[in-house]
Amino acid sequence: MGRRLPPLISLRVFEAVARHLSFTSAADELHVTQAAVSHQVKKLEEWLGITLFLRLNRSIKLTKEGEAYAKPLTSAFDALASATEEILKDNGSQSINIATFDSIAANWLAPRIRKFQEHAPDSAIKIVTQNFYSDFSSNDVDVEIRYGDGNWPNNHVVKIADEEIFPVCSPKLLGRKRKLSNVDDLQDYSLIHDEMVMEWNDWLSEAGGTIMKTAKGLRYNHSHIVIQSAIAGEGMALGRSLLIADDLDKGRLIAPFELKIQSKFSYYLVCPKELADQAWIATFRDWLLEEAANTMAYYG
Amino acid sequence: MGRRLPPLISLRVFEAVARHLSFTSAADELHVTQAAVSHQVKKLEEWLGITLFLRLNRSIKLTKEGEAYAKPLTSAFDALASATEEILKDNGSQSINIATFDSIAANWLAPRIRKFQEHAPDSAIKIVTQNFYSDFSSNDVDVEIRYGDGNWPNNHVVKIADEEIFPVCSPKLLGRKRKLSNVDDLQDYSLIHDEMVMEWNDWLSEAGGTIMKTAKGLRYNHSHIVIQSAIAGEGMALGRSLLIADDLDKGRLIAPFELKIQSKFSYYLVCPKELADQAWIATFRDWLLEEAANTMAYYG
DNA sequence: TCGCCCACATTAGCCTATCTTATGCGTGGG
DNA sequence: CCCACGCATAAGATAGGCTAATGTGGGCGA
Repeated sequence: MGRRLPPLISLRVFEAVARHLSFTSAADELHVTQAAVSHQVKKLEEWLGITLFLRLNRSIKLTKEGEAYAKPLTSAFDALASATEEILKDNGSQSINIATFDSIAANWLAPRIRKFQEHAPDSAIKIVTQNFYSDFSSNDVDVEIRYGDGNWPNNHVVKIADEEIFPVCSPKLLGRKRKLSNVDDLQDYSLIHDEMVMEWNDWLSEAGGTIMKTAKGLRYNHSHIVIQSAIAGEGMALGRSLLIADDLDKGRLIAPFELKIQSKFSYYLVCPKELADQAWIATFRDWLLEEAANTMAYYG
Repeated sequence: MGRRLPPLISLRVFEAVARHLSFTSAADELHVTQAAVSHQVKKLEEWLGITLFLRLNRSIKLTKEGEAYAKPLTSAFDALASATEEILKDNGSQSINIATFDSIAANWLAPRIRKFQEHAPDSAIKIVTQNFYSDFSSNDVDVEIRYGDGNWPNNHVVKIADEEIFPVCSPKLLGRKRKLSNVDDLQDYSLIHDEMVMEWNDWLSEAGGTIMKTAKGLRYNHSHIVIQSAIAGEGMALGRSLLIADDLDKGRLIAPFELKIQSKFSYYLVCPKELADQAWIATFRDWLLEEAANTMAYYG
C-alpha cells in the first residue's frame, strides 16, 4: 500500500497541542514534559517542511496549514480511540480484582472506587481485602495496592503516594482547643497505638518530643480500627495522611500539630510484570495516581 | 480529553498485518523485519489483553475481535495519510532540486524519473547535472545522488546501490560470438578508457588477466560518453553495472564475461542533515532505493 | 514416511528516538 | 521596571523498537 505517515507520536502530540492551543497543557494531557512536546512539534514541522504554529509571546496560534491539518487528525485519533474502546468493551466484562489491606480499602479505596467504576463502566471490579501481600499465583488477584518500601522484585511496581505521619484525634478530645503548642502536651492524652505505623516513641523522638516511659493506651494492629477509635474520642492516634484525609476533611478528626513526619513507607500499585502493559491496568493506575494526588493535595 | 490509545506503532503494524494477513509481507511494507512485526503484534495483544490473530501453521487468520478492530483502524490510518497528503500537496509545489553527475543523470536517473513524478505529481522536479559535489550552500540543490566512497561527514548519506564493474561492448564488436572465454582475449580488442571508473589494468589484475603495456584506445572522462562510444562499437569498455543495465537489457551492449569486479565506490543519496527528515526526501529516498534494487535485480 | 522448509515466535543485545532536567529567551502584565 | 509566563534549546538518561540468530511446529513434496 505504501502509505507514508509522519512519525505517529509527533502526530499525536501535534493533535493534542492543536486542541489545547498550548504546549504546556498538551504536555499535561499526554503526561510528558513541555520540552517533549516542543521537540515533537518541531519534529513534525521539519518532517512536513511546514510551520504549524505561530509562536506568539504568551500564546500560540495555528497557521492556516496547521488548522487544516489538525481537524482531520482529531477525527482520525478519535476513531482510533473509539475503535479501541469498542474492542475493549466487547471483551471488557473482564473482572478486575484489586487486592489491598483492610485499612486502605476501608479508609481510602472504597469511598473512591465508585468514581473508577464510572471510568470503566464495563468492568466488574472486585476488591479483595487481605492483610498479607498477594503472590499473584492464583488468579483471584490482578493488582494490589500495597503499603511498604516498594522493594518487590519481579513485579511491576508504581508508587502511588508517599505518606506522612502525624497525631490526630477527635475534636471533642481537645475541647475548645484546636491546636496544641508543644509536642510534650501529648503526655496529657491517652495514646492509641497502631502496629501498622511507627511507634509513638519513634515519632516523638523524630519530632523532638520527650520519650515516654510506658506505652499506655490502646493498641491495635489495623489502622482503620485505630482511626475509628480516634474518631470515637478514645485518644490521640498517629494518623496516616492518605487514610485520614477524608476524616480531617469532614471534621471527624483534627490534627493538633502542623508537624508531619515522613513515613519510610509509601503506597504502591503492584502487579505481575506480564500484566503491566494491559490497557485497563494502565487506566486504573492513572486513575489511582490522580486520585491519590487529589487526596494529598488536601495537605497543600 | 484523556483518550487512552494503544502504542501507536503497534497499532499501525497490526493494521498492516491485518491487511496483508501475513506478518512477513506486512514487515515488507513497513520496511522492518518479520521479528519486529511479531513483537509489535504481541505487544498490542498484551496491551488489549485480547488475541487478534489465530496463528495457523502456514498462515494467520484474524480473530473475530481482530477483524472488528482492523476495519476502523484502516480507515483511521487512511485518514491520517490523506490528511498528510493534503497538507503536503497544498504546500507541495515545492521544487525538488536533484543534483547528480552527467552519467548518472543520462544513463539511469533521467529514464526513470518520470515514474517518480507519478509518485509525487505535485512537486516540480528539477535535475541539475554537474560534475562536482554540491556543497548545498546555495538553495539550488536539495539532494544529490553521488558516486563515491560514502564518506561525506556533516551530511545525511544513504547508500542507494553498490556497483560492479565488468567489460561490455556492442554486440557487433563480437560478431557471431556472445561470450569470450578468457580474460586475455581482451587483448584483441581496442579498449575504451573511462576516467570515472577503474583503469583497465587494475581491472585486469583483479580479474587475473595479463597487464597490458600500453594504454591503447580512447579515453574519456564521462562515463556516459564511454557508454555511447561502446554502443557505437568503438571498443570494449568497463561498464558500471547501474549505468548500463538498460543498455544490456535492450541489447545495445553485451557483457562477454560472467566475471564482475566489485567497485570500491557506490551510489549514495546525500543531503544536508536538516533536510533528512523531510517527507518528500524520504519519499524520494524510498523510491530511489526501490528503483535501484530493481535495476540491480537485473543482474540476478 | 521422512525430512525440508515455510511462517511465526523467541531471545539477547544494540541503537536511536524520546523524554527529562536545567536553563535560556523574549515579552506582556502587574 | 521587573517578574513570570510560555516556548526553545542543550545535554544526558532511558526505554522502546529493531535486528540477527535461532527456535518451533506442522504442511508438503519426494
